[in-house]
Amino acid sequence: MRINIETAELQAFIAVARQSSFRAAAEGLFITAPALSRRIENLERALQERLFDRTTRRVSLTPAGELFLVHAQAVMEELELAVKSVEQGMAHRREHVTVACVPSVANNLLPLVLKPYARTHANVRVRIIDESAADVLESVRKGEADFGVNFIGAQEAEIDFEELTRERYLAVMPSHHPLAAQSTLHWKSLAGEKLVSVSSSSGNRSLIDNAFSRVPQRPVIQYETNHVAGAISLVAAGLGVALLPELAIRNAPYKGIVARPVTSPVLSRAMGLITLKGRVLKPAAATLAQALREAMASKPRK
DNA sequence: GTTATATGGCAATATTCGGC
DNA sequence: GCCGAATATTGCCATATAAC
Repeated sequence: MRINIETAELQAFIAVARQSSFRAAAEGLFITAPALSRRIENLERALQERLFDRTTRRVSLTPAGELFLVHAQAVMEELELAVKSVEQGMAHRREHVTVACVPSVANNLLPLVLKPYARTHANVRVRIIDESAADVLESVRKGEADFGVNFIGAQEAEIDFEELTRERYLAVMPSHHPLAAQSTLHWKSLAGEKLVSVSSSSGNRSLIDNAFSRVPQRPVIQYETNHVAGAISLVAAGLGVALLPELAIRNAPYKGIVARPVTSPVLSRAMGLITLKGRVLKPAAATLAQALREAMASKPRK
């Protein structure tokens, strides 16, 4: 037997059964009495049973109607529960955004961007992959991250690189260091200094080594760390001078150190948004990317 | 774009029942 | 028994939607 009963017909049936009146039930359902009458007629035709004994003065359930009312109410209650459960399920569903970025961005820029983002996107769970430039590139390439913020990737065929800002490298030293008296430094003035450097596997290190290759007298790399934070700690302890990207120390709460621009030549790196070529960002990720664009744009481009 | 079907509203009709 | 009010039902039409 094929069941062909509409929920509107069940609602009409339940309303008439409760009100014992077609007219009152029709008013409650915001339809006219003839429309309601036809719904009941359709239902009775589908069931091949008369559900109400009615005259123009009295409406009462038949035995078949009483039996059907129990099941009709149960069906409507179950349907309401199903709708509520889907609505609540959708409301609680969380979105995920994964952003890969170098530590200087993760430590100094992301917190500033995520604070307002969290207010408007409370339902979005943000995962941050803060790794070396090479690992950030790999995370985006493998699709592990929705997008990345990195200073390498512009040359990769399968990566879209959108430059957001260009940041200089600064010489970071204790505030009592003799070079701290100068407003800008030449690369050659660093000759003979004990250098605190990030490890040779770092993208920063490649750029710095390349800059020193043009200087006749190179400084000695005395200390090597894996992370910028470690390098800054060694500088603060008076163990040497570090060359670090501007963003890495811009908001760092270190006391007793100063940063001076290095010129001749000015060494800088392009920091950009990297995505897998052709990939369309989901809305939550696109909004976060836009917030990063605006945050980067608010800094003076050097 | 056309046709078929479903739905609902308006107006008219049929029916019931209380009051006289 | 007649009348009038109340209400369910029916006929017709307009509109929306689906199928082709």
